[in-house]
Amino acid sequence: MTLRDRLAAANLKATHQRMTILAALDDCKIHPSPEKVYEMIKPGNPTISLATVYNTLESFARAGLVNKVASISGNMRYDANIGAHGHIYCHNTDEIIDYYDEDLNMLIIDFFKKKKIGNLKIKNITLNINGDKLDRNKEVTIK
Amino acid sequence: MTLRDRLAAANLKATHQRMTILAALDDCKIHPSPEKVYEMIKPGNPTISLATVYNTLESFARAGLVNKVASISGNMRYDANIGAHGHIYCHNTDEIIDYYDEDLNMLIIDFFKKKKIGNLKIKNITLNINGDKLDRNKEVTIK
DNA sequence: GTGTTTGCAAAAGCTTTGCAAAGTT
DNA sequence: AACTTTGCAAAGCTTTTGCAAACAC
Repeated sequence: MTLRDRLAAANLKATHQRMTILAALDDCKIHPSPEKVYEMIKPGNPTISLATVYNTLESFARAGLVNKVASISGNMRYDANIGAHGHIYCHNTDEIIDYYDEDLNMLIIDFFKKKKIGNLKIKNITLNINGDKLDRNKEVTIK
Repeated sequence: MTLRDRLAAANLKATHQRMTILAALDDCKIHPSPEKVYEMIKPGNPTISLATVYNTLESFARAGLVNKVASISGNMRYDANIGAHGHIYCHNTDEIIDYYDEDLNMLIIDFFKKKKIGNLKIKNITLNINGDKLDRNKEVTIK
C-alpha cells in the first residue's frame, strides 16, 4: 500500500509534508520523538515547520496510522508499527526497542479470551519491559 | 513499615513534606500527577511548593520507593504500588487503573524464564491495556 | 553545627494554537 | 472554487533549576 493510499484510507489529504513524515516513520525503528523526525527530514525539506511535524504526527495517531507511545523521558514517541508488539524501555539510554514474540502474543490473546474487561473498548495490549542497558555501547539481545 | 522507616530505608531524610507526599500516594489509587498530589495535600499544608512535590516524587522514584508512569496525556504519573502489576489506560478519561491477575503474572514470569533478554537490567515488566471507556460514568470491570 | 531540603521565582523543555499564505482535490 | 493544511511566532503546558532560608540529624 503506497503512502498516498494509506493517507487516503485515513481520510487525510496527501500533502508532501505528510508523505515525508510517514515515510520517515516507516524507515525509523527507534520510535522517534517529533523533534527527532524533524531533524531527520529537515535536510531534504528545509522549509518544514516543527509545529507541522507535531500536528501531523498527532493526526496520524488519531487516524490510527501510527501509535503514540508515552515515554519516561518526557516527550512523546511515535511508532509506525501498529501490529501487536511490546516495547523494551532502556531508561539510561532513552531507547525504545520493539519486542515481539509469537508465543507470548498467543499467550496474551488466549489469556484475554478468558478474562474479560468490561466497559472498555480496547485499542491494544502491549507488554512493556523497563530496565537499564548494562553496556550502553552494545545492543539488547533477545533469545 | 512506617513512613519514617521507608524513607530511612531509601536514604531520604524524614521531612514533613516527604511524609505527607508519601502518605498521599499510598492513599491514592488513581496514579496522580504531581499537580494532583499538590492539590491533595495543599489544604493541610498551605506553604508547600509545587516544585517540592515534583522534586520529591522524582527522588522517590529514583530511590525505588514509587514508580514513575509515563502517560499519553502529557504529564507523569506516580504509583505507590511497586509490586508486579499492569495498567489499564483509559485515553478518553485519562484514568490509569491497576490491573493484577495472579495467573497472568505467573504466565509472564514463566515466559521470561525461557526467553532471556541480554544486556538489560530489568526493573519491571508490565502489561498495558490501552483503550477508551465506553460509559465514562461507570467503572471498568475485570472478571 | 553540618549538610540537606524547601519555597519561591525564573527558566527551560515540550506541545498547541491563531492566522495568513499556500496547497489539495 | 471550496476547503484543508502549512509555516511562523506566540502562548500554554509540564518540569527543572538557582539560591537564600529553614530543617533534620
